[in-house]
Amino acid sequence: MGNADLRQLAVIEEVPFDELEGDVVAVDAHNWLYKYLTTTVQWTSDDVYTTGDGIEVANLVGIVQGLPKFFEHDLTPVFVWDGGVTELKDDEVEARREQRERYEEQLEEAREAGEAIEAARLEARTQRLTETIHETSRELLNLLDVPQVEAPAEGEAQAAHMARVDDDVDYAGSDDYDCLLLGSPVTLRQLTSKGDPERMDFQATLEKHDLTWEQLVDVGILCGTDFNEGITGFGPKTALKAIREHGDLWGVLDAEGEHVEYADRIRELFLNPDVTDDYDLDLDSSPDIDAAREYVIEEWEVAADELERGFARIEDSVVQTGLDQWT
DNA sequence: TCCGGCAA
DNA sequence: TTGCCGGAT
Repeated sequence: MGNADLRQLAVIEEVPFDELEGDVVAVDAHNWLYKYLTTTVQWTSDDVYTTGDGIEVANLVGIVQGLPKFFEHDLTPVFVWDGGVTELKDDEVEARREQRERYEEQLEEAREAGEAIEAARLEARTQRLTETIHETSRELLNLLDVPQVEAPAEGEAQAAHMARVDDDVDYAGSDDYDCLLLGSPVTLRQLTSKGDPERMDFQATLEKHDLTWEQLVDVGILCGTDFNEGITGFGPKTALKAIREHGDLWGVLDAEGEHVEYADRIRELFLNPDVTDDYDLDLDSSPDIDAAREYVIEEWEVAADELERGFARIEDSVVQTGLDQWT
């Protein structure tokens, strides 16, 4: 049952970080942050990132430790946030309440429309990324002058869209194989791990298996996606063969006497997701590192020693790229 | 979440 | 080839 089945079909190769110099990647913020959240929580004592009020801001530690990787390789990140999560307004409480109500309405609407799958997924994502985490992350990224985009729905879909149509954006950044189904021309994976990233190539994948985008999505649905279980007995090989033979998902389902709940809706989630072109990117970054330090350490009482290395790396890389312009 | 081993 | 389980992370 799974998304990882796509890995066996996808054209993926390791790419040295150096080759990404000067490029721009639209990062699925939730996917990226979650990796750092789990490692921070796992390896760091919780008093480091918990304020006197008991608010946990491990995300700030994660960001400070994760961002240098981008800066050091002159790879510009654009953080793309999931929609359905609140923005900090003047009256915080009021804004939160309104947002929650709007979100409840969305859930209700989604359910009424028989789109329980989509609702469930938004719900799962929103639960993990709390409002505090979202707000404080945005603020810290603002201080560090990292461009950010608010997706109308899923950050992943928005990132893939930007990689597809925005000339300034070269890649989507996410570990999720869904990016392939979303048509991201090139997806960078493993931006959070030690070694070099992987690049996943959409066109090359289609050509390798002689598939259209729609057919690739259908193969994915047969194997199973985040929105459906997949058909028993169908892995990547069998699904590929079946789609070739019958042309599309409906052909296969008819031939097998199988049914996928909301199949047409799931297809649309990949082929025509809810995304926007209404955003501005200022890619000339001039981070205010002192302000960022102050924000994290003083405002959120995060222990300084845990962060100093990260800030130092950011500082060094900013100086470095500054010098590069003269060489 | 990812990977290897293993049964069917 | 698929699906499941255990172990490492």
